[in-house]
Amino acid sequence: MYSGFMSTPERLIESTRELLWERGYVGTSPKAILERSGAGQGSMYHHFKGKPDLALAAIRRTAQEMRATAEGVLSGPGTPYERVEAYLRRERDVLRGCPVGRLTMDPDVIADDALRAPVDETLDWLRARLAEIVEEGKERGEFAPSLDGGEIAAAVVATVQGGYVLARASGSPTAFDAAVRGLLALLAPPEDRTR
Amino acid sequence: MYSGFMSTPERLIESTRELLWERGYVGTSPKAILERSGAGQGSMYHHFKGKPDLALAAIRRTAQEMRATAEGVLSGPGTPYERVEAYLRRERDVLRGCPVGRLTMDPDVIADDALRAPVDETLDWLRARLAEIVEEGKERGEFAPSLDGGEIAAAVVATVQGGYVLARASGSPTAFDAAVRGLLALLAPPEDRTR
DNA sequence: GTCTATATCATGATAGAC
DNA sequence: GTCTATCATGATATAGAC
Repeated sequence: MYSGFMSTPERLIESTRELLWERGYVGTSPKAILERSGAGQGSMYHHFKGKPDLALAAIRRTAQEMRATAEGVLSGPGTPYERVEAYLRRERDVLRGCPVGRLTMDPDVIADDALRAPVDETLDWLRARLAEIVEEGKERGEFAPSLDGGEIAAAVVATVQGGYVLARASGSPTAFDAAVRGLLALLAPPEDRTR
Repeated sequence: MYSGFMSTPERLIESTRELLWERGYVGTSPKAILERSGAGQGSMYHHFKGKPDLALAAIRRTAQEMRATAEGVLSGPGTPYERVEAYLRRERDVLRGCPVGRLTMDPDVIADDALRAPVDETLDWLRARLAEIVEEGKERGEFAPSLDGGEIAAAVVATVQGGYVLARASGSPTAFDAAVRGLLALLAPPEDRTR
């Protein structure tokens, strides 16, 4: 429960963000949000129209945060390969899963265009950003010219999202790390390889 | 709702399988199962101890079915690369997601070892099976000797699982297909590549 | 802005008649 | 084996006092 250094709407949004990450939209009740935030029933319905409205605020903020984190790594120093590698190896709380990607398994999020939009836009932006970097790598001769930047970017994002699935299934980050190493081995510039 | 050619327990399990796929464990209520199966409250609690018990039967069957489908493709004809490709390109109802993988985003499944076990075992079996095939491909010179079969297998499974996430986020199978093509391009034997 | 009271329906299950 | 009743609790709000 958040102590008193945040405004009530702020505490409601942050509590909702945590619960959406832990339990998803379907698994998160207004009551749980109230308990975690320390706010009362009346406050919540004063500041937000209801569960979907509060969830939308929470999802937008989480999506924005994920984008900022990714951009921080992707616009960092290094060659294109190194930046993709930095993204893939970035420190993650693997067993918690992706706070954005997990929402795609939530039927009520997928059924509501307003809730799905921030999820879609964020993953789409990430793919486009990685695609640019791969194209840049092709120009530098770091990636084969035959590769399609958009396809490689999709494979990179999918490996991360799927890595979470494997890790959570087994209860250990090991499989996530294995998938990342496998993809990086396939992406490695020719001079780094035995082949 | 299932018509009368199945026994009541059978209809309960099949209805539960569908609902778990569509809405997950947290999002599936006994009431919804009863409505879809056409069974009454009493029947359900006669044949199963409760929701977790019924879900376990449903999950086990879904896991078994997924394994059989995958083995069908992976033990088929062709070189190792071709069999991995056949697995990746296999026809899928992409927007529905993976009936096994999606359960990893369900907090109540992950929290219950009995419910998680079939999920874990199935994905683990799949990885091990793919790893064998990659190792076989290395012996044949189809894959680089530097590659680790287990890591490539993890990347393959993760790409599929993550492909579902991308597809569901965007409401279109396009991104799933892109991720698969990207991974296949990286996996392609040297003689098929420009590099 | 926050609080308590109230309302309606769903959840997940038990009891006991048939 | 199946049915209907019943139950305690939770989900998701609205109303209105303060």
